[in-house]
Amino acid sequence: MATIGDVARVAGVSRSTASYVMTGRRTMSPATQERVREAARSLGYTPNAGARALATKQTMVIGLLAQFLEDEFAPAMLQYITGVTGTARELGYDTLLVSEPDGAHALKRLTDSRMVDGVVLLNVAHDDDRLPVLRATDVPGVLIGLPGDPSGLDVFDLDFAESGRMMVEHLAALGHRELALVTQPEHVVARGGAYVWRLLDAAQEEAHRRGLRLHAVPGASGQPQIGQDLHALLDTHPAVTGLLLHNEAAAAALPSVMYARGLQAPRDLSVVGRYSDEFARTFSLPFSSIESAPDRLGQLAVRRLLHRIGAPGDGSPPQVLLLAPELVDRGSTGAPAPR
Amino acid sequence: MATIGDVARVAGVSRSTASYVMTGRRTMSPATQERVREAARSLGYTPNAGARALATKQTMVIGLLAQFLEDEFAPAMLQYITGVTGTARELGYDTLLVSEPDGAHALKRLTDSRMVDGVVLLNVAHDDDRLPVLRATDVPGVLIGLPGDPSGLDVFDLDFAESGRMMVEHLAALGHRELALVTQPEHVVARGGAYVWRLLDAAQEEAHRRGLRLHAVPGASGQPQIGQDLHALLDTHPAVTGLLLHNEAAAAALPSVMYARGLQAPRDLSVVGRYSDEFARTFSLPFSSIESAPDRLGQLAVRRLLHRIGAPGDGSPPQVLLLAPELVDRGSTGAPAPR
DNA sequence: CTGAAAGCGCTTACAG
DNA sequence: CTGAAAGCGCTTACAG
Repeated sequence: MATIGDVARVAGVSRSTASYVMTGRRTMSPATQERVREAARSLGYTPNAGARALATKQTMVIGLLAQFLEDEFAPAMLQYITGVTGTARELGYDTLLVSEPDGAHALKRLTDSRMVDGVVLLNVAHDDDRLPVLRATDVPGVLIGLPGDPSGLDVFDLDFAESGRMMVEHLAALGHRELALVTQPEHVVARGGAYVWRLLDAAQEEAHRRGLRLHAVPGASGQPQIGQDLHALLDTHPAVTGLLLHNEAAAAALPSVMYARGLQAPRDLSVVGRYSDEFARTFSLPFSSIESAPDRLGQLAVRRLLHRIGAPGDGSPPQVLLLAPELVDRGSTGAPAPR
Repeated sequence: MATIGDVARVAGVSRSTASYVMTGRRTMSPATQERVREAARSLGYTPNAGARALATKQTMVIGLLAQFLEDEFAPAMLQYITGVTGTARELGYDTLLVSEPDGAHALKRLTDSRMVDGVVLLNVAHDDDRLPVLRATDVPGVLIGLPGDPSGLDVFDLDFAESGRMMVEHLAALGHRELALVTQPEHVVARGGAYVWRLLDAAQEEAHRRGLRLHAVPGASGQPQIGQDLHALLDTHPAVTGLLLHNEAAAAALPSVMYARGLQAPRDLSVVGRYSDEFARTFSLPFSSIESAPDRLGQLAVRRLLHRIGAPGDGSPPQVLLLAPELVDRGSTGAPAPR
C-alpha cells in the first residue's frame, strides 16, 4: 500500500505538503496541488485509517451497542440498526456493531481502547448497567430508549405515555366504553422494559379519567401462545369493542384470530396498535397504529451524537427527547356497533 | 487516558518491558510482571487500539458488507448479522457493519484504508460488483452466497440445488404426483438472486426424472399480494397435493390462506418450505422446512476468514462450501388424500 | 532478564 | 507558499 511518503516522493514535495493537500487544511499553489493529487491517484493512495486516528485522535467510527434479546422482534431491531448506520455513513462515520451479552463490558472495551469517537446505546433498560460505564467515560454517548434515571444523558425515545393516552383518547372519541390492552409479556417488563408500563399506566389513567373500562393483559411474544391469549381475552371480555395492541406478536397474530372468530375491523372490533409502519407493511397489518419511528429515532440520535463529538462540552445541556406519537390511520377504528 | 508510558513510569520499568508484559510475548520475572500489572490496573490502562493497529498491522476488526435490499426479509438478515458478529467476537474480533448502497465503493474504502483485517460479503449476487474489488485487494474476504463465478474465492452457501431435489424427493416418496413451487418474485432473480433458479431448476429436473408435474410460480414478497397469489395458485391447479415454498412471505401468509379455504396440512395439502428454524418460530409456522441455517453459515464464514487472516497465503485453495440441506419435520407432509 | 531506539503512517505546530 | 521535525501510542528487532 502506498503511504503519504510515496505520494510526496512521486510528487516531489515534502510529506507535510502532501498531507496538507489531502486534508485541504492549507492553501496551496494549484500546481503543487495538482502534482500531489496526480501522484495520489496514480499510486491508488488512501490514508491509513489507524495512523490518521492516532494523529488526529478521531477514528470516524461510532459504536452501536445493541442487545439481541430473546423475544425481541427482529424487524424493529433491524430498523434501528439501519437507521443508525445509514445516518452515520451519510455524515462520514462508520459503525462498529457490538452485541455482546455483557453490554457494560463491551462498552468499556470500546471506550477505553478509543476504538470509537462515540456510542449509541440501543435497547436501554430501566436500570441499564451500561449507564455507569457511559457516565464514567469522556467518550460521548446517546441513548435510544429512556432509562429510569436519564440525568446527564442525551436520550431519544417515543413518548410512550402520550402514546397510551392517545390510543385511549382516539377510541373514546369514537364512543367506545370498554377497551382491552394487550401488552408485552411480563418478563420483558422484568428485564427493564419500562416502556411497557409507561404506556400502560398512562392508558389506564386516561381511561379512568374518561370513565372507561380498560382491561390490561400481558400477551406472549410468540405465535402459538399469543393466538390463544387473544382468543382468551375476547372470550373473557365479550363487551370489549376496542382493542389496543402494544405487542408486535399480538398484532401479527390478530388477523387470523379475528378471521377465525368471524370478526371484522372496525365493524365488530376497533383496533389500534403501536408499531412501525415498516412492520405493518411486512406483515401487511390492516390496523391503525402509533408509529414507533425507529429510523427517525436512530437518525436523531446519531445527529445528536455527532454534535457532541464535534463540540465536546459546548455547554448545551443533555436532553431527553420524547418523540410525539403519530397515529397512522389504516381504517381499523370506528364507532362501536349499537347493541 | 493512561498510556503505556504512564504504566512504565509507575512500575519503574521501560516502556518496552511494560509492553512485553501486556502482550506476554517475552518471559519476564514474576516480580516485574506483577509491578507492571498492578500499575496498569491502578491506572485503568487499556491499549489504544489505533496505535496498536498501526504497530502490529492488525486491527482486530472485520468488515461485514451487507445490502439492505427491498423485499429482503428482515428476520433472515438479522440472523446473518448476529451469526457473524457473535462468532467474530468470540474469536477476538469486532465487526464494522457497512450497508451502503454502493457496496463496491464501500468495500474499496474499508480495504484501502486498512480499517479491517478481513471482510465478509453478505447478499452476494450472481454478478456481484464487489467481487472485482475483493479480488484486487490483498485483504482476505469470504462470501456468504454463491456468485456466478466463485473462482479464487471462499464461499459459503446453502446447497439450493440439492434443497430443490430434496423437497421434490420427499413429496414424491409420499406418493404425490402433482406439485407446485412458489418462488421469489422475478425482480429478486433479476437483481442477481441466482439461488432462486438454482433451487427451481433442480426441483424441475427431479420432478421430471420422477414423472411428476411441477408448477412453478413466482410469488410477491409482501402480504396483501402474496395471499392473492396463493389463492390464485390453488384455484388454478386444484389437483396439486404438495406445495413447495421458496418465498418467506408466502410461508408467512399460507396459514391464513389455508384457513380461509378450509384446508389442513397434511390432510388436504402437504407443505414443505425453505427457511430458517428461527423464522419458523417467529411466525410459528407449522410447516416442515429445509433449514437455511444463517447462523451456521455466518459462523463458518467467519472461521474461514480468520484462518485466512492468520495464515495468509498458506496455500490451502479457496473453497466453495455448499451446506447440505436438512429437512426439519414439522408434520406438514403426508400421503396425498385418495381421490 | 531488561532497556534504548526505531518504526508503523499519519497530522500539525513551528520556522522560514 | 513550503519543509523539517516532533508527536500520536503502541510493538519489536537489536543490544547488552
